[in-house]
Amino acid sequence: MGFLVNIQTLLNQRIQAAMVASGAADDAPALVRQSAKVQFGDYQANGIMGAAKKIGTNPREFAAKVLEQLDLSDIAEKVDIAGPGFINIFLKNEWLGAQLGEQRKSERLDVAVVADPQTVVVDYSAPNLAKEMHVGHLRSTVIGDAVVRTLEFLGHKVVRQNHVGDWGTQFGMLLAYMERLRAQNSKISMALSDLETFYRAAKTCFDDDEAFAARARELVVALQSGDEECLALWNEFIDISMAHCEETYKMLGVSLARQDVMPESAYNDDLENVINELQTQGLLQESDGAKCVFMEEFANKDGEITPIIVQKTGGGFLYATTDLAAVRYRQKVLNADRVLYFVDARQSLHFQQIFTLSRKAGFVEPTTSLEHMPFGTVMGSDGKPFKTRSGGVAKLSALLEEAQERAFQLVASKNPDMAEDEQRNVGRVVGIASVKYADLSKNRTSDYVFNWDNMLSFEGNTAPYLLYAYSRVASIVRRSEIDVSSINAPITIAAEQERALAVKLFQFEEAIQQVVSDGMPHFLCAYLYELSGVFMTFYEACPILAAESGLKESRLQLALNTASTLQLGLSLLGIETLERM
RNA sequence: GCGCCUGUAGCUCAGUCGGAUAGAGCAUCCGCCUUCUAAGCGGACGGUCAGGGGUUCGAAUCCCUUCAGGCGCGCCA
Repeated sequence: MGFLVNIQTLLNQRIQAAMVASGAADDAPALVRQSAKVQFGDYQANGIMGAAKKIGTNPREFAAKVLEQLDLSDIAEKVDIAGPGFINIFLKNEWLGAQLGEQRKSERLDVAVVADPQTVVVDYSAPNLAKEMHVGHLRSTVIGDAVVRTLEFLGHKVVRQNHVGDWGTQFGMLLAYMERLRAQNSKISMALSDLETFYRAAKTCFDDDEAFAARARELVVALQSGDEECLALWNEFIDISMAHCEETYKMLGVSLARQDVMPESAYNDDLENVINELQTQGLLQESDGAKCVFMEEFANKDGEITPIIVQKTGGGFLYATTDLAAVRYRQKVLNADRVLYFVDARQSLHFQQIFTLSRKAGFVEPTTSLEHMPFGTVMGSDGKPFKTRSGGVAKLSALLEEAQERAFQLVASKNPDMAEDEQRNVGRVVGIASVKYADLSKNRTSDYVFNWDNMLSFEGNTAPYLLYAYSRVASIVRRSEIDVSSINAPITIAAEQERALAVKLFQFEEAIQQVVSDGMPHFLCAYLYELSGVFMTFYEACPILAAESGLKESRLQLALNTASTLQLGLSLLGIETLERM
């Protein structure tokens, strides 16, 4: 039998029970955390002081009473009271070794599947199909995908929703330009092979040519009223643009597929219903000809309310309307328990409004959780939003090409003896991993600086460092010439470097729990970086292949568990590993 | 004007939701390759956690306030 729960949860449960038995309130938390310093053991319980205060006793005396009720002799070597009333827990080496053996037999490294799986709808990536994907789409796409993979791994039912922008006034301009090209007998598919150029050309016509602009506006109306020719043209455009996105997803290693696309236009027929529903409920108010909802939650001190406009003067709908329809769909059709929106932080007011209104209007069950997972902007080294050298918006595909090329140059210089096709492949994996990891490893909510040298460095919390750590283990396994699946020797923990590695290996589950609860993959990145560091230290201090029989098998298993954990962890982040680099 | 976010070492970033002496990497300096990949490891240096109040056994973390920066705020998405 493996872990039922991770160590932290296990200790929490046991210590809390002991606290209650010693007279603490039923809900007094044990607050077990990884210890801040080695002298404080492996885990520390911080809840004693607070609980003692509540029942009016001396914290250290209370801690002593708790210890009398607490039996951790099966897993802990030593349990101490320290400082004002901390409990320090030192895990037992024998127990660590035995548990590691169990972990190695499990394909999922003993990480439990959640007991109560949820249906989690995740809205991420959502590029605007009018243009090509650019660097601004990186964060939503990469972070969303990592969270999706982690949720699925833990056993939740995930429904990906790629809420692509395929509707709106700008499409009139694009369709008008397609019409013009067609009239000139130009190949439309050729022109659309570079969407960025196409968009700029259309925009130039729109700005400079009055007749063109008028035609563009006509086409918007025609499109929205379902004109067949117009729709055919639009479909052609969308198809090509979507194919561009899919190419980028493939290069990036993102799990989004065509079936995950639920575009804005899919809600068109439901927008009228949303308005009617709001009307029926008396939530709607007309203001300057537009239909709005005024909610007191969004009033300032003077009572002035920032409304949501759901229908323009003249009848047009807005993205708020679409988002409301999407909430309804996600609740009523997809049966979401939780909906996560990986969308730019600048839209946080918008989402607060949508969420508040959705609750008021009963579009979601009270128990359904709607969570905006905002993220900051990617900045250049000048501290301003990231641009190309020429000052334009960086196309994502071009950025990824550059990453692969830079990584290839690096590999070729460090490892000139490797065959070129392998260097290319290493360059591809390292390049893509570096871009993704640089993004994933930073706290989601803050802006971050895009810097080639930092992300491609082999030092520090970077993808190349992690991939290198993994390839070192792979190299040892190759050289050992042992059929690793047949190893059955016990794992013995003696050296401090072995011990540090063993403890760290158990904390994988704690890291991925944080990823799903907060939608923040950087917790997993930090964990994998620490694991790699602890492994490197172990690797330097503890010879594996040269060790005596028995010890060799024991250490080899520690290395194998490290490899499995790195590979699984990186795969949850959407990052490939390399056996050689 | 109102609201949201951010401010931690020279630089890039963490800080497990109120816990013990605030941590990494880069840069700088000093060590370690006849032994499993030195793309590595060990060590040193470096801090008024933007400033000021408050809450309490305890605050980078919570509250108030000032300053600096970013972003939003009725018919774009």
